Amino acid sequence: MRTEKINIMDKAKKTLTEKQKLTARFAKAMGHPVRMYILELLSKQTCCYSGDLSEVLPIAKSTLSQHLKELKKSGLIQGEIEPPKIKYCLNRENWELAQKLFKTFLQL
Amino acid sequence: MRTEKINIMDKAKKTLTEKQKLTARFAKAMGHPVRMYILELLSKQTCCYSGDLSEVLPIAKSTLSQHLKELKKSGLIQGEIEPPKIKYCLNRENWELAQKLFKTFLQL
DNA sequence: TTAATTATTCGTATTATTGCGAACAGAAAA
DNA sequence: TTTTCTGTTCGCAATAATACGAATAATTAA
Repeated sequence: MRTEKINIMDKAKKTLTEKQKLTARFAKAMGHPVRMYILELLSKQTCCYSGDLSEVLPIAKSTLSQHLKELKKSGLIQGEIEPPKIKYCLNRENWELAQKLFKTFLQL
Repeated sequence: MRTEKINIMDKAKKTLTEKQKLTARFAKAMGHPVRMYILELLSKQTCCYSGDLSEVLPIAKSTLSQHLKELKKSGLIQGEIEPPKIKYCLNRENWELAQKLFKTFLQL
């Protein structure tokens, strides 16, 4: 009875691996044009401010904040307070992890 | 007046490129553990059937169908009728496009 | 023809996402 | 202190995504 339950859990665990879940989490964060734009920018220029983005992106500031929040939640970017602004940059550690995961996934 | 409108459109077009939108579309399709599992499987074994997936994935068949539909909509996979089954495989053309886009995006 | 197999679509419910403007918070400048 | 600047959070609305079981369609087998 006890072993049976463990086996069921094992099966559920093994079917969808943590690696797949993490890759999907990163992919989901990348899955919007605005967030893709931000990530691409940050991968090329080390950092930026919300105001810079707000000037060029065709969305309200509050909406932009939400996207930045999503990206922070995913771990791909981080914000550093630099009054009165907030400096955003990639979270290098997680960015490299994402690179590794997608490289493997896409067989690059 | 006319040029003004055109400028606004140019700005909107240039800020979010078609390339970014397409990459985001692929990323969104990859952005769920179940779909990630399916894509990873198909990238390794040429094809599979819905029944094969249904046996190992901890979701209802109807839910699985929806995910397959999503993946088809994104262009990453395709289904071929092989009565009474449906054979799923990667859409190689779009898969290669996705590889190219992510390689550039992630600087791999 | 009838039953069995396979997988989709339908109907429904729940939750998540996306978006906006207004209100708010914190620091710096007047 | 009051104002200004930057950016977030709140409140709300609309749409999209996720999930299930039941019903359906299409083909094969009995």
